[in-house]
Amino acid sequence: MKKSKQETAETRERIVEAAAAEFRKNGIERTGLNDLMAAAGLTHGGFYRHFRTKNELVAEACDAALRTLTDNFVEAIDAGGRQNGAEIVTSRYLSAEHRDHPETGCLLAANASELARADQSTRDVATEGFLRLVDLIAAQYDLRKDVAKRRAIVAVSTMIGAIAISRIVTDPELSRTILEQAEKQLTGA
Amino acid sequence: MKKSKQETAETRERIVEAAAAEFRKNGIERTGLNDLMAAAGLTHGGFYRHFRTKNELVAEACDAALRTLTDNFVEAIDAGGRQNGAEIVTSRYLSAEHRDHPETGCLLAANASELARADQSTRDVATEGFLRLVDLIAAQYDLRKDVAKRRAIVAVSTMIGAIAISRIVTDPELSRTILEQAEKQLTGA
DNA sequence: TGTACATCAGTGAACGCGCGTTCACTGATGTAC
DNA sequence: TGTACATCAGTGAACGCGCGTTCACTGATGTAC
Repeated sequence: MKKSKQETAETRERIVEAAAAEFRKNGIERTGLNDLMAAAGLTHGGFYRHFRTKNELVAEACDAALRTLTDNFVEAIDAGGRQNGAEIVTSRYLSAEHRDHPETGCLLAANASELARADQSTRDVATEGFLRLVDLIAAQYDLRKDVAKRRAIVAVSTMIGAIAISRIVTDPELSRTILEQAEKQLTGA
Repeated sequence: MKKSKQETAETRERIVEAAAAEFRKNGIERTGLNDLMAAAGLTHGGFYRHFRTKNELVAEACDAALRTLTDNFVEAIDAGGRQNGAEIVTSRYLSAEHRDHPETGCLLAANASELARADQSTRDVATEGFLRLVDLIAAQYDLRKDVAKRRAIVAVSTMIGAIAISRIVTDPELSRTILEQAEKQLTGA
């Protein structure tokens, strides 16, 4: 059953995309290779034709998730015309839509505590993703570059914290308030 | 080997405290009952004399962790005299000391993504802990009560996000900057 | 261009391991008289 | 107060289960001539 090079590459891509979604939805540790390969339409045994270990896939899937996120934000800013870029990103990030769909959202918010305990290469990838998000937002501010970056670091931290907490909290009203107030503060002042 | 009522209560307490530390240090899912009971100086079989399931302990340990945290902050504020209470809490929360010692720190930051996927009772406990932290900080602000609460919600979200990210990031300089800038913004303005 | 053979993507069974949970047992504690 | 018995905290072996990983096998693809 050997597959063509193109098919092989497509399969690998499918596994990475499935992992990027499943990890954000159910957590990295809770997602077994069995579920993952099934989600990609394969049986689990074939996994090791594409990756040496689960951790190797974890790093790659985290990278893919974070790249898609920033790409989407760049698109949204471009499509937003003369509307303030920072506000576009902030209101998208802090939306109920994002809170309710971790599988297509920000990995840093969806897997924060898991990432802190992940291996070096995954944390490297997460660090780079965080910095891309920071730089993207800093570029939207009308401020000196270093000032903008410092401010963006705090803005991104606030967004990640707010979404993470809004998903923990069992009171829907409180959850709404967290997102609303975080957005208000980040787009005001 | 039946133990006296007092000994039994002390043992239960020891298990909860060990769990509160281990969960924050290594994560809830990664902490097995075996490790946990060993940390409490017992063998794993006795666990079910104290708790019906692991999840029951999880909820109780999370509650204990969050209560200790707010209690410590209340103490610190009291000991701080006329020094601004919000600044005391903020600078403690956003310290390198806190970042490097999750086992005695804030559960919400140390287990953010796990808590979002935890069962109802654990999330209830986390919600209450979050609100206690918010109310504690809101009480330090010289603002109308509802305004203070809204502001405190964002402040706590920022603190949680900043500590969580500072633990993920592999660049020590960046990690320092995240905490420093978050503190600067929360204590300024 | 056609043929023979090596490659290797994917299958499905099997592996050892650690998990949460159960259970028979032990023996000190608490209780009833 | 002393004795007899029931209770139950803690032990340690065992349970089924799902995990990440390995492996023999299959058969279409890619390559060498």
